[in-house]
Amino acid sequence: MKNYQKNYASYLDFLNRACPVEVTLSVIGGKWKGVVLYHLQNKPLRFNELRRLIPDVTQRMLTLQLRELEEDGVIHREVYPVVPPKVEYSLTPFGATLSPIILAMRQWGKVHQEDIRELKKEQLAHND
Amino acid sequence: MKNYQKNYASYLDFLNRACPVEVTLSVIGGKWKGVVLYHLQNKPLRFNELRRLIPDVTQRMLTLQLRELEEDGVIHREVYPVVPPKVEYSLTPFGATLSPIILAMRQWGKVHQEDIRELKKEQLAHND
DNA sequence: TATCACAGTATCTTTTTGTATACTATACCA
DNA sequence: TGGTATAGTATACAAAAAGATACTGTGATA
Repeated sequence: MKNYQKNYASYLDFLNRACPVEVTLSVIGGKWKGVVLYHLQNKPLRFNELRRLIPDVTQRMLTLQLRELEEDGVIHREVYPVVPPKVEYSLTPFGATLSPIILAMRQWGKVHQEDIRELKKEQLAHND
Repeated sequence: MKNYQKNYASYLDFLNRACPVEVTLSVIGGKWKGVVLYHLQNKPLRFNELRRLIPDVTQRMLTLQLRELEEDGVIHREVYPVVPPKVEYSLTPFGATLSPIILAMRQWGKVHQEDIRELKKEQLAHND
């Protein structure tokens, strides 16, 4: 999805013509948003806890994705004024309504991870 | 997700360390894949039918996304040797297993489309 | 005294995505 | 004869997203 974060007017335009699936993807469609929300299902997490859970994400991208999720009202950012800094991210009640989607994605991934591995192994062998 | 379409070896690496949600996103995480799969839920569609249903996608991007979905075994591409050309895209049985996710996304979008519109209207007003 | 953890910024480069345009072959329609 | 529809491919280019790396301040730890 286009980044409408700083262009609310055109995002409103988009919302008017988009189909329901596109609306949902405009909220959770970011590259790392699904995984972030998955890890926040059970409990709040600190910034570096999320980083360790998602080793492939860079610090910058994690920051950006968290900011967008916050702006969309999906997560809450709580800053504790201590040293060293402590910032906790948690699902809002609104964000919790996304859980059925996230859990469906986890379920599908669990069930089909092996199938995909086999398919890709075949395709790898076939390409030599 | 990274484009692993032409690099099966590193995709296999990825599959080994990824969490289930990441696995799922590696299949449906493309920018237009969710919407494409949504429209294919009920019946097969021709290339230009999909284009008309998703006005914002360009011919090139639609082609690319369909090719990736096909390579992942999610959709089937049936070419009819007629003039003018006719090509039909349909869900494979494997692709149909993604339906719970797609339908959960549609459901959420339907229910919350208005909430999001209101939120963005507020944010728009606040930014003037 | 030097290093670590935390939660980020700032800057730059690369990759991916998107746009625009032209082009293909063939049959049908006016 | 010229235009339309189909399902693309090819090419060049622009814009957006992602990635890599360096840097910040503070207090506790070694």
